[in-house]
Amino acid sequence: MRSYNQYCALAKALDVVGDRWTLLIVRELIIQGPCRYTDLRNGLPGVATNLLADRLRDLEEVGIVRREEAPPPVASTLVHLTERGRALWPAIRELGRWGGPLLAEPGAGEDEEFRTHWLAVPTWLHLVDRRPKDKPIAIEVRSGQDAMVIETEGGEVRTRAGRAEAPDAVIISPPKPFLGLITGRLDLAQAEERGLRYEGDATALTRVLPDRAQSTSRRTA
Amino acid sequence: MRSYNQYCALAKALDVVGDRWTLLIVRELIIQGPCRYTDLRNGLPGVATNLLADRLRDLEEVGIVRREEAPPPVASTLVHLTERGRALWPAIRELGRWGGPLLAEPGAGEDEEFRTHWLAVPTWLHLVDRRPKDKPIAIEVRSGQDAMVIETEGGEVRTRAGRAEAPDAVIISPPKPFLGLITGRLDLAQAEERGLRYEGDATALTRVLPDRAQSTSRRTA
DNA sequence: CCGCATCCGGGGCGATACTG
DNA sequence: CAGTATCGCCCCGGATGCGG
Repeated sequence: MRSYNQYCALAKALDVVGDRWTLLIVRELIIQGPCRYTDLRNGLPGVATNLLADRLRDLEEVGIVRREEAPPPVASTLVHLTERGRALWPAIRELGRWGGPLLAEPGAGEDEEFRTHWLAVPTWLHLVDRRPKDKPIAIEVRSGQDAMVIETEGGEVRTRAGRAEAPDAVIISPPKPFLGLITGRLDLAQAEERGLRYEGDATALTRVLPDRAQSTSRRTA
Repeated sequence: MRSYNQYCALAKALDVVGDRWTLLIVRELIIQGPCRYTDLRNGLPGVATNLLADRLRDLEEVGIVRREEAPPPVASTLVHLTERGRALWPAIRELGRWGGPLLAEPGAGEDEEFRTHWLAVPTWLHLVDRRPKDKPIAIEVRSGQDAMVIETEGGEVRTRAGRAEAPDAVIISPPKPFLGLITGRLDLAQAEERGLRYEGDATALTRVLPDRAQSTSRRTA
């Protein structure tokens, strides 16, 4: 991106990460961890391959990512975030928080690309461990073709891309009712009416859901 | 901006505020408050006039700003942030925090545009009121052609564009030593060696400076 | 002077094809 | 798998014009 040529912290930040696709690339690396080029392409539907290559070069130059050759069994170059790159997390988190309500708007999600692991940030924002002393749990979420895991660890809730080894529950749902549930706009019964399904331990779900999602929704029955 | 067409909170946010100049316009409205078109132009050196007009239209459409005719003494249309627009503050704050270190890099600030009120965010990030029970103070800062005010109020430090009525101190300084002082990289004596000057009550300054800026710098004397 | 609209040149971006 | 090459479009930047 052309520089704004302003001696201002925000303008300088946007000089570096204001280019199209740049913050979305960082999003992928934050959620997925170290990625191959192809992993990034899969997580960034719509990006032109030359643009992705250009951006990775730029991001490496400014010290946000680093490329490393993975050892023999993998034999592939992996893109890592540097410490400076991970420092973008608060900015991405707050931009995502601001954008969250747009996902609930009518028409949002129609004819749009989707990956389950994109739910990791909003999920992390809204869930809490209501029984931090109980033994840790893991919940697998399948909303698109890929999967995401919600884990409790030391009273904190963590989310990440991928599958769980032995999940206490598995949620299979279109993105909207799942988001309605975790943001508290819907309770579990209402989310199920809208297409959310789960298998396994229901108490694992209620353990991490916010207050407003706890009701059994007799009012709508 | 063209939509990313992704059902993802970050992508949706960038669909709305990812266009060039958009977040800088919001920056101006956050720091300066309601602005005339010309105020925005002054605070956004380098912007093309048509782009500014386009962006204001876009921002109005998505509900981030609102235009209002000011009553007769002013007789001008003022651009306000809506509640949804003010909600961008955390994202702008964190992007600015991330970009802050770039202002200290060698060469930064040379041949770049500058406005004193751009220091409002970094100043707010770093200063604290170390004597919240004492009576409130105001410090005026003049670094470019315009001015900025640091005020204590109820134990909080506030910053805003403009001049103070009866400041307890006035700082006149190039931006870099001022930033060095408030971030704690320089103490007062070191900042003065690099061009910072002040008039008025020195204790007003030390009241709001962070720990590391408190030393009298005998080590460099 | 304020608040734009219009015009034009350049380059960032998007889509696809191709390669080691 | 990990990119490069090419091409067309449209966003953006800069200048100018213009009504209130």
